[in-house]
Amino acid sequence: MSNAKVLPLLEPEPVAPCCPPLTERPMSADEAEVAARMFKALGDPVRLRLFSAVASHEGGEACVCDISDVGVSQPTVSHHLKKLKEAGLLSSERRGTWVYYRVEPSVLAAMGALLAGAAKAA
Amino acid sequence: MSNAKVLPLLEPEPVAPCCPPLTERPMSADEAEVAARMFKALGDPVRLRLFSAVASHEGGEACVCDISDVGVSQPTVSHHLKKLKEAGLLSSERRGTWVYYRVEPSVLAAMGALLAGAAKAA
DNA sequence: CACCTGTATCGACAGACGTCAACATAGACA
DNA sequence: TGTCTATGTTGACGTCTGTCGATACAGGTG
Repeated sequence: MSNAKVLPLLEPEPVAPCCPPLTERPMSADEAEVAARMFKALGDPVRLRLFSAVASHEGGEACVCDISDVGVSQPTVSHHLKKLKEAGLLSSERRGTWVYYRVEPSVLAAMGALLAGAAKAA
Repeated sequence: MSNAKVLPLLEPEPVAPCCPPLTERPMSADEAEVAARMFKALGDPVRLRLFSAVASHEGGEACVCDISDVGVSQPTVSHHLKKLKEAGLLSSERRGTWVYYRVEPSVLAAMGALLAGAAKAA
């Protein structure tokens, strides 16, 4: 195995059925469980910076060495990238010496839609 | 005092300057700190359900008694609502016997914009 | 092969977090 | 005033989380 299927829930269907627009109706316990997992992944400053660094990097992907300047140790960086990967927000691929991470667009689209709806409501 | 200024940062400016579109450039440590606080608030299943319940309720606001059926004790509900309030996602107002919570649209708009940009990038 | 660099894993630790029971407070009403 | 309901606060408990140093693994280079 390589970098595949860390979070099986996210592979077959791109989180589309995970969450209603958040203002449409109260979320069920299961829906909340899935959605909260994604928000939680972005709920840490270091992870958010790492994610932003990958997302803003040329081509939407970046080598770890390009983004690991966030003020924590290398094991901590690795740990956070793993968390982001498990949440389905990033995917990784080894190319020679370096490992490249890239953003997973479908999951983000789902989260964005969730919040965009909520903003319109009130 | 009543329900005012739990998070002073969010009062004067509606979090608009808090975050660049997340794909534009790597977030700074300070930006990440502010943004992560909001994501973290939605990173718990119970909080997400409470928030969704408020957001989807008629008029964008709800009494605690209407939304407290999420499977945890009353103190826990109160605790989570406080967290959401501190994160700037909800505001509360007492009207007679009941306390009403309502969604804070500006903050959500900022978060939605953050993610929508990221989804388009990759 | 040995050695070096880049990245992941392990083990440990302090601090944060979610949860509850008990208690406190606010308002309505008699 | 007293009592009842609705909500918030406190204190305690176990668990999760972020962090690091030490170590292991992968791949390139000599």
